[in-house]
Amino acid sequence: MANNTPQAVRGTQDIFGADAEAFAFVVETFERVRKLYRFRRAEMPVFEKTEVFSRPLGETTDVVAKEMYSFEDRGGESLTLRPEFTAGIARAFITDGWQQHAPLRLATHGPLFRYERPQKGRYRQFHQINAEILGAAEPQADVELLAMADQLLKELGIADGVTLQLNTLGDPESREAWRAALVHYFAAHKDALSEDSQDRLDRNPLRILDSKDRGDIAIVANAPPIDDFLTAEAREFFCAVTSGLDAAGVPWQRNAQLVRGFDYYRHTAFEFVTDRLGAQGTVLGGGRYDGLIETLGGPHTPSVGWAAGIERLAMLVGDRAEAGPDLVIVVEDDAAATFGLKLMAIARHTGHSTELIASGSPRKRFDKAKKLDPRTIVVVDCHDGVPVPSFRKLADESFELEIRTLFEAVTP
RNA sequence: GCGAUCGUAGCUCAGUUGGUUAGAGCGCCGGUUUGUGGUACCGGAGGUCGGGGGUUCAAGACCCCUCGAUCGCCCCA
Repeated sequence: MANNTPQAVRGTQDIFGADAEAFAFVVETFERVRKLYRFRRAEMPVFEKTEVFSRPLGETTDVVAKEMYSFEDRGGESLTLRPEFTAGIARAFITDGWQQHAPLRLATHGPLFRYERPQKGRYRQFHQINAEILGAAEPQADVELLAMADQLLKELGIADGVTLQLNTLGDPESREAWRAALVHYFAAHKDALSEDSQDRLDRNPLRILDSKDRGDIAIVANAPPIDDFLTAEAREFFCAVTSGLDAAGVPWQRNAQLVRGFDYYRHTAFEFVTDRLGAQGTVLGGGRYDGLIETLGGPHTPSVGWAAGIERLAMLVGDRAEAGPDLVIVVEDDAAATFGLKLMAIARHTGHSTELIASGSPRKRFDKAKKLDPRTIVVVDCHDGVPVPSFRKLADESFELEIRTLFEAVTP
């Protein structure tokens, strides 16, 4: 192996073959389903001014300090490779005057970048599909968005073993009261908490709720639930979401421990979770982010969205074989090579995927053709110096006949 | 940032308690057989054993460092 070849950057992937087919299947299915739900397609920049991502998060968080791919351009401006879609879309909503389209349903997909240690289903350049409804305060928006996610997973054939976990974080008033009660409760049990969770108590107390530490889990079980702190409006909103899901036939499971780390999240939070992907069990996640667009200097714009990692979905989808060609043309005599090319051009122009085999040992060309698993094979040989096509009987006789008819009029 | 496991041919892997010129299967290339065919056989190309240093008469194997991969922790917008 050449030892002076540059290596691929850590956490990047070269996706090929069956993996690439599974990836494409996920994207194609998403594109089909989003049209059913009337989501409009958007193409967004891969990088933005750093502020677009850092401002909603708060400047000091780990996420901003350590997890973003930020760099200065030649003008000295700090730019960042997008670590998520939502912030860029929110920026565009403001700067491009998309208020006029509200409520706006948007779908997009593409690469995202986070500076993290790679592990199963986690990469530094990874890919997501993404759906948002901007400027919609009604719980019906949450329901539709979730229904779309549910249908997507079904059409991908991976809904089995995946459950929708649902929670509410309430409105800001509910959320603050709950947060205060949690801090109070965890502070009283501080000595029993794991070291990590003692840290979280200062930094991000809600995160103690999804600690993986056994001791923490026991303490969390008795923590005050959000339900005790919901305002009447917040309770009503959540009820509307759950009854809407029931009406739409979307099964869900309450997970009162499910939280979001950032303050702009309100009301609905959800994750579709599987037990088949090790530590990275979330297959699709999202929530309502009524506060986000304001933090970027826009008008109050209640919105809700989700994103899903294409790699993780592709892993669940499993290997997908690349389809064989319609036709393989085998040139057994090199003198017939040009005629083979002519036939191939005609076949392709009439919409048949076609490969030509005209190199290597002539004896082994037919075997190569068989291995491609085509619908039919045409062998081109020379009789008295004249190229002659002959047709090989495979299972698909009607298709063979179609090709035979197509080639009959062709002369060398 | 931390931890565990692992790096031998294009791919999947063998390689005994350290012991001559490092192996297999698949794939690739060529030949023989078959001759309406996916078979079988023969041959060939391809490896400074991830890299560097050390121990030893002798290292793919043992020790240290380093790079990379995988899985997990932290984090998760």
